[in-house]
Amino acid sequence: MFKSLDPLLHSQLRLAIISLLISVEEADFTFIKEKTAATAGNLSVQIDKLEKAGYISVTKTFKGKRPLTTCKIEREGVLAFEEYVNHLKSYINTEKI
Amino acid sequence: MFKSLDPLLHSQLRLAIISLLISVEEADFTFIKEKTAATAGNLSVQIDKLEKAGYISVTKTFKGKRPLTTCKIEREGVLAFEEYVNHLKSYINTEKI
DNA sequence: ATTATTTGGTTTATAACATAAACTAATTTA
DNA sequence: TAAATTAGTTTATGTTATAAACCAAATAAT
Repeated sequence: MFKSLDPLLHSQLRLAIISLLISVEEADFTFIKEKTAATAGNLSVQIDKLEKAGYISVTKTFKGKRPLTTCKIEREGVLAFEEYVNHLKSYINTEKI
Repeated sequence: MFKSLDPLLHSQLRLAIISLLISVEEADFTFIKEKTAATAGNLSVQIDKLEKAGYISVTKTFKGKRPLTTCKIEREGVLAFEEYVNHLKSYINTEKI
């Protein structure tokens, strides 16, 4: 009847991060922070969780002399997102969305 | 960019309850418990929250000699659900759902 | 030059949440 | 009459989301 929703994606901020990364394929910390309007602390924590789950990959480099954290969605993340959206349909009358 | 998701509805069980009540208009505790596969304790707590928010109304009567808890969606609940689904679109490519 | 301030984050603390476990009370069945 | 079932509620616990506090380096202001 109601399909289970991946708790890792069923979070406003993490869903926003994944949604963003699916459309841009690569984004840095500041960009994601602006687009999601999240606080840095919250964003840092949620990026960590998505990385540990293998949904995204994170690379830390430098832009000039400042640190630069870049995120990229991984295949596992895309699949999880697709499944999440699919399971969501069991809660929502498809005609309504 | 990303619209906020009503935290009261952004919960797997509460979303399932509302989704169910929208389709049936009235349902008793046991029916909801079966359809959502929730534990009685969890269901009791979440029904309380939805009631306190005015999203549903709850009436307690008796079926024969056994207690009967009946839930019904309220206009506020329908509106909140509709907004939730609408806001969800900002996270999800509409073509995908 | 040295004192703010900003940038780009991480770590830690806290309050809210979801959930399960334990419990209550009455009823029905063995 | 003892055990099990029904129909829930209350309480306890672990998780989560989030904000607050913090850190280090760079840049701007005085």
